[in-house]
Amino acid sequence: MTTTLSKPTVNDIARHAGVSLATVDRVLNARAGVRPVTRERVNRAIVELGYVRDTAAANLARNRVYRFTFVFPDSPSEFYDSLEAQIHSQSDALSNERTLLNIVRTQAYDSQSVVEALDELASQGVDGIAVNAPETPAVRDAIGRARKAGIVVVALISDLPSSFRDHFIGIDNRSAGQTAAQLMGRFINANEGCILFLTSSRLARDHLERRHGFDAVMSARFPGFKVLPTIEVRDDAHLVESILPNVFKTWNGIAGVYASLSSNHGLIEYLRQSVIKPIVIAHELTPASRAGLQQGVFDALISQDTGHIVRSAVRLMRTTVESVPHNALQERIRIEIFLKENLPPA
Amino acid sequence: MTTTLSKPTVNDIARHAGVSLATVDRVLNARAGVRPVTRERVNRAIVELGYVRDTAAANLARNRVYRFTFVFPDSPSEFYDSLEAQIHSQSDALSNERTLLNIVRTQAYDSQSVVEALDELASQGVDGIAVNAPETPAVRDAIGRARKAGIVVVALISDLPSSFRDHFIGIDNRSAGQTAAQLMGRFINANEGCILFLTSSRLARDHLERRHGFDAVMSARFPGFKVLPTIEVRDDAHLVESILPNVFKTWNGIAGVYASLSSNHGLIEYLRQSVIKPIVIAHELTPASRAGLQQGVFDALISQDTGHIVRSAVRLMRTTVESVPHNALQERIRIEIFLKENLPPA
DNA sequence: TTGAAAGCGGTACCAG
DNA sequence: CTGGTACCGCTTTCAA
Repeated sequence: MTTTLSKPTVNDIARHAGVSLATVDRVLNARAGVRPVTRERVNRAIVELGYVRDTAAANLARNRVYRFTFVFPDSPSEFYDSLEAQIHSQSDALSNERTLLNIVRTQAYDSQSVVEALDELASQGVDGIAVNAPETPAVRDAIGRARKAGIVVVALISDLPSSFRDHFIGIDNRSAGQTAAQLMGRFINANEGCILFLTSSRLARDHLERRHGFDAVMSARFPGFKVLPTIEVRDDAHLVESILPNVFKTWNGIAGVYASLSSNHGLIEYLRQSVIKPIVIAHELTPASRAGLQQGVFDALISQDTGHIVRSAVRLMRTTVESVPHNALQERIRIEIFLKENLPPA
Repeated sequence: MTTTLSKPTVNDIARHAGVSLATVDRVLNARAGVRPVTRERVNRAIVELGYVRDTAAANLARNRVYRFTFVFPDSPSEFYDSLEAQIHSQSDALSNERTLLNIVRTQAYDSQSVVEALDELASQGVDGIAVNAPETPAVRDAIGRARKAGIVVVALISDLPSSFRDHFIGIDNRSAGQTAAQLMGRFINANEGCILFLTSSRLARDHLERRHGFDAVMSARFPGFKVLPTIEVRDDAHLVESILPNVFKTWNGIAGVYASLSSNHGLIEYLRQSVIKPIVIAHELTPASRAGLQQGVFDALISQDTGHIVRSAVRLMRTTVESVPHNALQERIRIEIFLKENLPPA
């Protein structure tokens, strides 16, 4: 077990290499103006003593402030609201660690609005951007410009092709869809029926991936069921409530509903007064969905922890800016399953 | 959104209050030797300027090293092994943050061994102990002695009455049992049958709580099932394998198995060759249980993230020692549910 | 190309 | 009781 006490410091390196503090610092930070020989001597000392920099002291001396901005849609969604709440609540503690958080909410379903936000941030010169946006060419180009300007860009919740971002922070949505299907198939007490698939946006990659995963498991493991074509409802509660009656009328025998939405209000309202009680699996733990689960309108929730997402995004932007390694396991966002029984206290 | 740049420092306080740095430090750290009037003046300055101490700088100046020790049983358990692995893997990064981790594995099911470990640590003078132990009077007294010696003690995985420890890091085991029951009842395609309940130790509080939660939900929601008396197997793979054949012979119609074990090897071995294929819900994600889930021997896993547990324990011991607040939400260990589909990549 | 020295935000010793 | 000051580990002018 670890037991060493005093780690070597820059002073030790300097002494060991027979140079000054300033020179050690130069090679440590890869600054120019050091003869190759000297550099070599210092590097040898670093290795021999097993030096590892004290980042806390470094940041203190540097008096550096990190500015990170979260960019995500302004749609009326409890999930995004929870994300925003988390950012707010964490920004206090982080401001004491030289890290400033900001939020930009973009026009929902409008990639031009994302582009403007990114370009604006690039010109302001933030250090990192965590963005949730559709995968359009315009967005991709704006991200490219930001990255060219030296800004770290991480994808939030919905992935972006890896060549366009430094990290992805979110769940594996295909697995999430598969998980929902497995629960659905097991929870329904029948071997056949129709399953309704609702989504906020047919464009967003995360929703698409869920559908693929869901279909794969349903057809392989529960072939008696028919998953109906995706219905897009754009997080509009009224839209949901007006569409659903017709849907349930058109397809009789709806045994299950898989709701890949970021706002569940409309669905809950409809189900509360519906006489048909299908098995319902929804996404994201929010006050509304929690109530839905507790009241038995929902049977299970697939979720991702917004607090964890925000912490991971910040850590990842930080380590990327500082170009130090990160702990991949800690940053992996879990696909959480909630039943009424394992709901965390509110 | 947050946007302020420069926080007030001790220098600002000193100037504002018209005293020296040393005096500010005295009141900040509640050291003696300051006239009430002066103290009052400094406190007012602190409030007025909204000062909040930079702990990184403080630790640097103090050159303080935190010594924390994890104490848990030495039983042949994949779960405890995973805990140990996490401690090892995190101790590297932490040693760069002035935090040293140690491990003491006690004789399994022997509270005297725990007592000796605690007393030894108290005499060595560590800063914090994270302990997993049965709730016996001797253990309770040893914890009391350690705390009296100024050591922060947190309970790990299995709770200890709140008056005996500073924090509990682990899941709500009653809820975990309820969750298992809900899944069990839903997954079994029948309305009646026997359910087997296996446990490592009938003494440990966590296992007891699971049983209570499990029974509550089974009898309320799935009354057709009979949950058999608890069978204690002490994490002994051979014991499990030798007992189970008889159990399955004695009780015909075993529809489900709830395994509250910290080592699943024996159970998996038995089930692999068994002709009866009950629904099986087990605890903890380990290489063995992962394989069990993937091969269909297990239907679901209830788990707690050992990485998270270690990080939380360290943060909690640290904040308690420093007497600064912690983020309760971040420290809440989740009751995770794993199906084959949402298993994280190995 | 190199080094001396000041300073980041705090802490702690010593003198008065 | 209070203040002066060196120092924690590292960075960053400014001169040499």
